[in-house]
Amino acid sequence: MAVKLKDELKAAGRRLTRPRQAVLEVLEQCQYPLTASELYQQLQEHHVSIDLVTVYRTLTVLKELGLITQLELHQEGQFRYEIREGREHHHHIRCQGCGKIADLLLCPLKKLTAFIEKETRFIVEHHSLEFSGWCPKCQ
Amino acid sequence: MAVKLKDELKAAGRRLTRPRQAVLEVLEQCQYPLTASELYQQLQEHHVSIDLVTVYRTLTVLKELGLITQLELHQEGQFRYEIREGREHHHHIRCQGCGKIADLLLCPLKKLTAFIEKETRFIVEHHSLEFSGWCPKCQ
DNA sequence: TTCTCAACTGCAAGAGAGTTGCAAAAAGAA
DNA sequence: TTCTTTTTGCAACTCTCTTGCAGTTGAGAA
Repeated sequence: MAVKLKDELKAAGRRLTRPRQAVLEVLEQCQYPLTASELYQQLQEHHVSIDLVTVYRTLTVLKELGLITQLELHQEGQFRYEIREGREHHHHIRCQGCGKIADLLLCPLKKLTAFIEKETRFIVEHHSLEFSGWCPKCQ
Repeated sequence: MAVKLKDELKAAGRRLTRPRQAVLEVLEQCQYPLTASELYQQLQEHHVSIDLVTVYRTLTVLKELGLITQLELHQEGQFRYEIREGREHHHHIRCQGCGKIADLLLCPLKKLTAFIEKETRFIVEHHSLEFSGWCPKCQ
């Protein structure tokens, strides 16, 4: 991934830096999408000293390069980020008790998107589909 | 609606006040979900003087009473509110150009919810499904 | 109608997520 | 190593939403 990161950055006239590598590494190793401040905490735990502002700016860059995806879970009121590499388009479910987030490796919206485009005459570019409820432990 | 509002408030040990009526009236007349500050602006345009803090508190109360629904549109980063009375469960599409929001009077998720519950062993309580794209004028 | 008191409101201040400006630091090409 | 340009850290700021508190008001009781 580090090589890919360097190439993508170079192609966009940008530089490979320690913060950018570190942010991408944390996201690569994490099994669920992180908020900016969770990411910042994890970096501190790994003794990587990066300002929170730099985390935000780095996330913006990685998003622009298409290496990560920005998403919002149901009623959380903040953004989360996850790595894109090697992952199919998918959705999430979040536990209202413990906050656990699980992937849903499905998307039933292809046909629906075509239908919506026909009905509304919008051109659909994105959709977000997130579930919330109670995980087995919190039920 | 005013009668219903009064009854609901009374049942919850709360009072019918001018701000609560005014907020509900604006939401009733609006064809799309409003943010707190849009609501505040519309109230000012109608020469109803209510503090923004009161708007937020009123929205919380109306939500608790089940008279309005709180929702988040794709990547907007703030909440919107819409009246619930007489409206089926539905979703939205928002134009990335002009911000226009249209209702989608459909929900394809009943079967999917059952499937997700079986697969993940979560109990699903809510879902959010929002689309964004380009409306006919902005294409 | 007036009284009474808990519920409500407005103001000021604060919390949390995310952004911007700027000077200092560092990447990387020459 | 030097030089130019990008990037970073710090401070300060914006925006959405919340909290504390003193003064106001709705509505049941007298």
